Amino acid sequence: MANIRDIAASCKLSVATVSKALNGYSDVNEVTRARVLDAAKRLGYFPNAQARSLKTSRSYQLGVLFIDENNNGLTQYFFAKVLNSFKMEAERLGYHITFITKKLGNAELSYLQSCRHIGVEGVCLACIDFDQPEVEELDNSGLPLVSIDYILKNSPAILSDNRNDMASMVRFVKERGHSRIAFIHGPPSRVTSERIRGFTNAMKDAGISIDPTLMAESPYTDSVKAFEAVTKMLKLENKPTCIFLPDDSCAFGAIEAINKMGLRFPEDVSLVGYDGIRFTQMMSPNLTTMRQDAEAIGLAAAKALINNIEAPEHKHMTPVVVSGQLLPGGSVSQLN
Amino acid sequence: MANIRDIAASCKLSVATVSKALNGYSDVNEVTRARVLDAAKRLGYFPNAQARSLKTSRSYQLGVLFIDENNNGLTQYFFAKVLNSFKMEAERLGYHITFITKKLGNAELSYLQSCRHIGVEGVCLACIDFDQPEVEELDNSGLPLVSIDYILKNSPAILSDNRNDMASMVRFVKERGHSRIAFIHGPPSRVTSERIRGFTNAMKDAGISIDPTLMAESPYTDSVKAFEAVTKMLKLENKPTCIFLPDDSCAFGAIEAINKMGLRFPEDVSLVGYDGIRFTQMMSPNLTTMRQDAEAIGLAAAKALINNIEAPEHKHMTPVVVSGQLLPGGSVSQLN
DNA sequence: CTGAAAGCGCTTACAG
DNA sequence: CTGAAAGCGCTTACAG
Repeated sequence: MANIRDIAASCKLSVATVSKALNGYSDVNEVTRARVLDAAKRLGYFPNAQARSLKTSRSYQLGVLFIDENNNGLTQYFFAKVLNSFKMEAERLGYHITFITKKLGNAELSYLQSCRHIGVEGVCLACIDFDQPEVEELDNSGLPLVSIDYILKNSPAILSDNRNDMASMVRFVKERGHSRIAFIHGPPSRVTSERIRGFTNAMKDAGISIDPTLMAESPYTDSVKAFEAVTKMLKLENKPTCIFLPDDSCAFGAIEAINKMGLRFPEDVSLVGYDGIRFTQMMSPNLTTMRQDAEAIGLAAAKALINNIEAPEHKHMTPVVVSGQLLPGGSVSQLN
Repeated sequence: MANIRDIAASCKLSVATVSKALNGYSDVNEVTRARVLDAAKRLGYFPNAQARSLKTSRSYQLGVLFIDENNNGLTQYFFAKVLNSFKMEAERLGYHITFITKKLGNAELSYLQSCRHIGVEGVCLACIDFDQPEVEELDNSGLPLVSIDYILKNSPAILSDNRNDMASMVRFVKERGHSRIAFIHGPPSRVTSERIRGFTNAMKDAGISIDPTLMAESPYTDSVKAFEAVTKMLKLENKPTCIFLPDDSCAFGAIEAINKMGLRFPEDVSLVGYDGIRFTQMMSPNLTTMRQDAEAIGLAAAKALINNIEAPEHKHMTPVVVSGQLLPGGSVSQLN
């Protein structure tokens, strides 16, 4: 591909002048600039990002960490949408997206090494195990970061409003006459504990005491495990009339469990999900759930990260809280 | 971060020797090499990829084009899995993954320009509009490519065995006693036409003549449109007993349509999907469908691409065809 | 076995 | 307004 020297030769100018013309410096004659721009176009010139980066220490690359231990970050609809929206906003602001990895060929490197190696200017952390020491190393490195649904010490976070969103779902269910409400929640994490807190607070506000037998844990997105957890719940002497699930994907297992038990859905057992994925909205009855605003989350993450790259003197640290949207569905029956 | 000069200073060696020690050249004293490696570790050294790339023209970066016009490539489970598997294999072989984009800040660039700018060594084209002239430009540029479910003139392709897979689904349905079989297929594309060919061939082999009123088009993954298409199909005088859908996602709309018409599923109308996404397998009855081997596709794509980068003299051009796996499901009823 | 030197494609103080 | 020169961090023929 043509480089800056080809343009210089073609225009009989120095590379310095060509560079300045290309980069819009004011101290270059407008006629000269036009000639340069014309030659650049004619020669199909596009700057070599690595050369520029080497000189300016600006790579305009952003790293993303979207893969959890099970390598399935991307295949979760929510994270796919967050990444999509993050990517679009980042590109609009002039940045490319690269995946950060810990294994490269035979080498094992830390997240930080990987970032320095590729030369990303910032990183978005989403679907990963935040408890790794390497995450702390990253957070202490000075490299701008943004995290999603987790709060790091030195970096801004974008958070779903899990606590309040959960509470409003409890109120919704309560208004439909339910009081034996079970909560099958996900494994320990910041998200889970926020949801549990929102649930218990709202139950208390509603004057319903929490029955520990109606609290259980089951992995996110695992429909088979949800089937088992719901089955167990429905074998209780005093069974719930409504079950909150870890997320929407779990609803498939839950419905199955209800059917297998010979109960009617939603007349005998109501269900509530979390996320707002497409599929459970197309079913009938559709699932009552909390639509997470993945677009807003990805967008906010890109904005916060790029702000902290470009204006470190105005480093933005306060978490951005993004509210979800309650999607009322036929999966919650009206009691008496 | 520490650079090669820091190591040189620390070891009182020249940068040349340090570089050679680091890169495993044989003409360096083993004691010296050990000292260098030790210092590198101590200083937290990791090579600057852009500097190396600038000098060697090897970036070890691969571009991916996974976003269609609607910006939803990643959110399709199939493509997310392909990308995931592509990424894992590429990283295992020492390559990073970067998204290629046409818009970067204010600049509009062609795919090729974007690739040259970032300096990727190859590109994987998946969920995009292959008819754009820019794709041809890419294919003619000499940059190594690999395409998924589409055949380019100068590059290897990884293909699902749409034709044969489709045919085996037709045979499956035929064996269950169906002969009024409708096919709601996706919009024109290579994938669609292969599936149509597989369908019509298998019908012919089964001795069933094709009724044009039972052929219709509806977009992939669009459950609402599928609802409409199925409804229309079920209003026919002589309606089908079994309907093939564009893909699994469409099944949600299809089931809805059957229910709304007051028909029973699957007793009155059977359904067949395509893809093998998790959700329709968890439902009951589960969907008869073709599980696409996304992992194998992503893996093969990475292997083919990297082979063509590293061994251009043995350029691999023959398409790799990946068979799917028929998942028999309760969504196809046994007729009499 | 080690090192001095050139150069990858760019940018940027500085001189003129 | 233009250009010569240095340098970003690395690699690699070449000399010794």
